[in-house]
Amino acid sequence: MSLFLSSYENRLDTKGRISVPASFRASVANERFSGVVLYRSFTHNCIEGLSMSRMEQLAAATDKMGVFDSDLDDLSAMLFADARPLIFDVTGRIVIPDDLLKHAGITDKAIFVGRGNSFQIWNPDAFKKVQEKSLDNLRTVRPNLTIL
Amino acid sequence: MSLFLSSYENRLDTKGRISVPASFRASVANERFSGVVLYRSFTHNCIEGLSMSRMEQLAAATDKMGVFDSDLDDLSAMLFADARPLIFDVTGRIVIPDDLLKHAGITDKAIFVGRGNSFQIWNPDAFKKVQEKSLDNLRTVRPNLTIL
DNA sequence: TTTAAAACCATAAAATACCATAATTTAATT
DNA sequence: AATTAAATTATGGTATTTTATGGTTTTAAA
Repeated sequence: MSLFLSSYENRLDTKGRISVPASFRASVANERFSGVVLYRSFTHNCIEGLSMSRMEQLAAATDKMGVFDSDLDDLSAMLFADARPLIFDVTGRIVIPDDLLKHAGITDKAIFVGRGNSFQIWNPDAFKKVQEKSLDNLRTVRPNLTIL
Repeated sequence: MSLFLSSYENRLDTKGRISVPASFRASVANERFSGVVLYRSFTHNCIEGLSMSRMEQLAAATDKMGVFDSDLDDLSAMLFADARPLIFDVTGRIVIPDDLLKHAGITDKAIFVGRGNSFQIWNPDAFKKVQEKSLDNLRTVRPNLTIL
């Protein structure tokens, strides 16, 4: 699976359909499940997205840790209970469930944001705000942080 | 992946296409992804460039750190959200997205500047200025700094 | 039978592939 | 070292494909 990179703003139609960016679709091509898994972010007002293979990877990981870490157990339980598998239609669209849209404050437009091995879906305005904030933080609080 | 070295000034055509210097292309040859990843520099008015393998390396690293370093998390989030994977066409060109060009003040010409494991793309005039400035700085402020 | 969901069809705009040529670099030959 | 030939690289323009998005019809479910 290749990385989810860049950001793409798309429109929801009257039936709640929205195109998953072609580049994100390409990231999960060649996988058994032709679609993505969405769930409500625990920390932000946005939707989290994964490939199914990543979900399975996660299941395997929690399986190992398993009984020893109850917090992790809670987390993964949450995750699996909340997760929505959504298959692409022929043109690459999905219908995002209402409760997810509500959680992210999305109505007519949404921005798909790459996060490497996962992605997020935001209300475009809300995303712009948090993005500016974290850029600010990076520049002022940690001007010398470098990993490149 | 071999190093990005030297500087090359090339021209943009009307559609924003520009040849990636052959030597830079050679640096990422033999990689699965035949292209580069660009993003807006956090600190300068220029475009940063990486190979995809380096990007994947980064994803793996942040994956491990996970929740433990929130600043690093911010940084990688910024990076993945902003990163543009761009595939070479048959003649070795890419189309640099408008917002990147704008950020770097690039219109008709651009200079590719090697930085070892990464590279930068500048407006040629802007680069000349900062280059002179940093040479100046090296001479006066740190006359004895040496790694060679 | 009313509603919701899935499959199907159509199109404008944007992105990408394709073809042709000019310029430059490298190699070969004198 | 100079000259020519060959190969590579950079650049310009056009054609084709992909993508996002809208609408309609069919199927399934409540």
